[in-house]
Amino acid sequence: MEMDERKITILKAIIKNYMDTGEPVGSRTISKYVDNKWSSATIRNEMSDLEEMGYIVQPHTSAGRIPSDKGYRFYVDQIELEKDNEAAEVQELMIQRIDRLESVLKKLAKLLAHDTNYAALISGPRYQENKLKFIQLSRVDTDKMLIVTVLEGNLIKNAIVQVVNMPDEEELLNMNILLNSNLNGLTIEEINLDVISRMKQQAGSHADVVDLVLEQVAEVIRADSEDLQIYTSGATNIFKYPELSDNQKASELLQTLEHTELLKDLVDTDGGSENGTGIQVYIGEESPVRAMRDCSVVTANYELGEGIRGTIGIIGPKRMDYEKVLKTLRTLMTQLETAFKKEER
Amino acid sequence: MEMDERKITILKAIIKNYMDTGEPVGSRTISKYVDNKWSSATIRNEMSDLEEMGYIVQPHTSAGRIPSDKGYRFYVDQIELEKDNEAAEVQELMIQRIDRLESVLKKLAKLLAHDTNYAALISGPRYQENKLKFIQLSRVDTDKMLIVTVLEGNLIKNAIVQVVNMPDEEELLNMNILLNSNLNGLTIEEINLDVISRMKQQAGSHADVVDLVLEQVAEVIRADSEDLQIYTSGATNIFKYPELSDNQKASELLQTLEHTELLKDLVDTDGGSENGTGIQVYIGEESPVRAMRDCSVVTANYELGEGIRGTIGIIGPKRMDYEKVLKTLRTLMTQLETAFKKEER
DNA sequence: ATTAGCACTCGATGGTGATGAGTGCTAACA
DNA sequence: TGTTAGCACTCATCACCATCGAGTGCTAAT
Repeated sequence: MEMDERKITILKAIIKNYMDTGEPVGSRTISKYVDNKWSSATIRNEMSDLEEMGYIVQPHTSAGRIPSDKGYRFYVDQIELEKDNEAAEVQELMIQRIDRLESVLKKLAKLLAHDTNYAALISGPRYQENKLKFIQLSRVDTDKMLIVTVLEGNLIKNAIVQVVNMPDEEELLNMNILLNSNLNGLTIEEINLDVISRMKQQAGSHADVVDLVLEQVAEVIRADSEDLQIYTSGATNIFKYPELSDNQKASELLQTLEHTELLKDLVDTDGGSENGTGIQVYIGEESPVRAMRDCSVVTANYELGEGIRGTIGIIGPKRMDYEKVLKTLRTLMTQLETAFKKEER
Repeated sequence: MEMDERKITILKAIIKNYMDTGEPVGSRTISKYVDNKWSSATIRNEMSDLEEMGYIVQPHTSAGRIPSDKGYRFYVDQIELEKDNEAAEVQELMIQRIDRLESVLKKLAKLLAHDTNYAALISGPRYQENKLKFIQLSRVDTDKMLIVTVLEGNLIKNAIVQVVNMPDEEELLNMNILLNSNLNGLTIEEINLDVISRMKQQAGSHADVVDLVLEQVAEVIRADSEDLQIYTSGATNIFKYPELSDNQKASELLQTLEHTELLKDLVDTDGGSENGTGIQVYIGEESPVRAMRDCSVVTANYELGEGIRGTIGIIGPKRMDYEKVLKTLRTLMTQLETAFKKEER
């Protein structure tokens, strides 16, 4: 048996109805939905076929049908084919200053969750090749030194450390020149013993400061690649969908969203340029995160040049409005990348 | 009627039992609890009295009793009187480097939530008098400048801004000296037109840079005093307590915990040195946050010198283990303040 | 190929009675 | 006078059952 035009229409009608109501949808509903073009009996026959083919299921005899994972998958693939002709009407973002990308991302997640009524997830950028761009030492107290480290991609980190033998202003200036001339443009792997010993030699009596700085640099780069930042927002939106909000499921899902380390699998997907846009749709069991087997997850990877990559995701019920979500994410990607490139230029 | 020794014992027994089970507790249970020192009938009479006095309530006839807000209040006040003789066994904290207070606070909240099985809340420090301590300009690109601002209390903020007319190295050095000599030690209120025009005059051809810096400084200080940082952790712990986890309540509570602006009232309590330690216990309706009328909230204010203040809080069911929570918070305060003072010294 | 009609299924709803934990009250007791 | 045994009473919970109706599958007519 194969999908003819009518089956597709009916399947779509079922999915659309189920999206709205969240209730199993019966043959008469569909019959009315298509303006009685076909009678409920005809629909019933078709639905029987569709069920046999695995696109829809019956929660129990004498209930209507709901889409199966396979059904959603079909639907989503259809949308992907049709793509968008009309421009999506996502509200203009207030991405003005990217200087604090982190805070922009947080706001973005909040906005996204609010707009869609689903939960949003956003991973801070992974700086793939952490090249040092700039290091600055400053004295901020008699015995305290501020180390500012700027990485390629304008990721800034600071630390205040204690120094026993504080260099004076001029020495500090020299140290800065020394550090920058030796380290700039290097990745952490390229900072080897050779470089280190050379610097220490040049630093003379302040070799200990070199140690402090290197320790700090290592810390910065490690911290950033190890604990991947993931922000979530609108987690409690799941209470808007009865099929997700029974205690068992809600609890599990919310816990997963709270312990962001469990979400790694969602944002780990490298590249993912499968279908050009880097957008992926996980339906039910397809999701790499166990707690989301009753949800659908849509993720999109953004790339802001310089190997700075992250992921934005939407988590909602399987009956989420895929069309809207896909559109929103697509335009968001564009806006984000444009805004950043503009800034970068 | 007044509280005699026996009534107190029974009230405590009721509360203790209810804490464990979360079920209404009956007279026989209590009778067994006190090794049949009194019969269930006697207990019943006393319970009847306690109910009349408002310390306990019956959810319905023929159910046991549960403590009322007033009952909990009595219990908590008792604990406060007894205080702790034994040292609390909170696990030693890994507060090593305070240079990134924010991340320490987040970890602390997580730890606290995990240890207590309640939800934890922690507000980032409010820097009361934002004095500028240090400003540093650096060139990081042909047309981009890094502005690092350090406030009293070692709060560090950075920004990268575009500059049309980039000063050369020497001019930059002069600008740094200029800015620091003019601005250091000033609060934002003290930066008036007089100071600004003087600086601009001294800056000569780079007066525009002064504007950029001032804008940035204003931004930094404003951002920090306006959007008070509040982190929560372990919000989903509330699912461990049946009386909080019916959908209605859980949803409301979790939403409140997610929208941290709603928690302002909990951390706003200035000073709060009422009982020496700055610890406050809100039971049920006492709470300033509406969504928490079925919970108890314990907050403690920390102060890390220099007017740097924040709040740590625990949110749990009314039947929370007040003794443990109070102890934990007390030792935590001590540890935090000690650790910070040590670092500061 | 489509549709009207009908018997059938089964979850949801609501009512009923049994169960038992727990109470209040009374009377007996120390 | 304070304590306790005993008993009638209350009421949430649970299992059981009948009813209802949305929705199906199947058959026969169009």
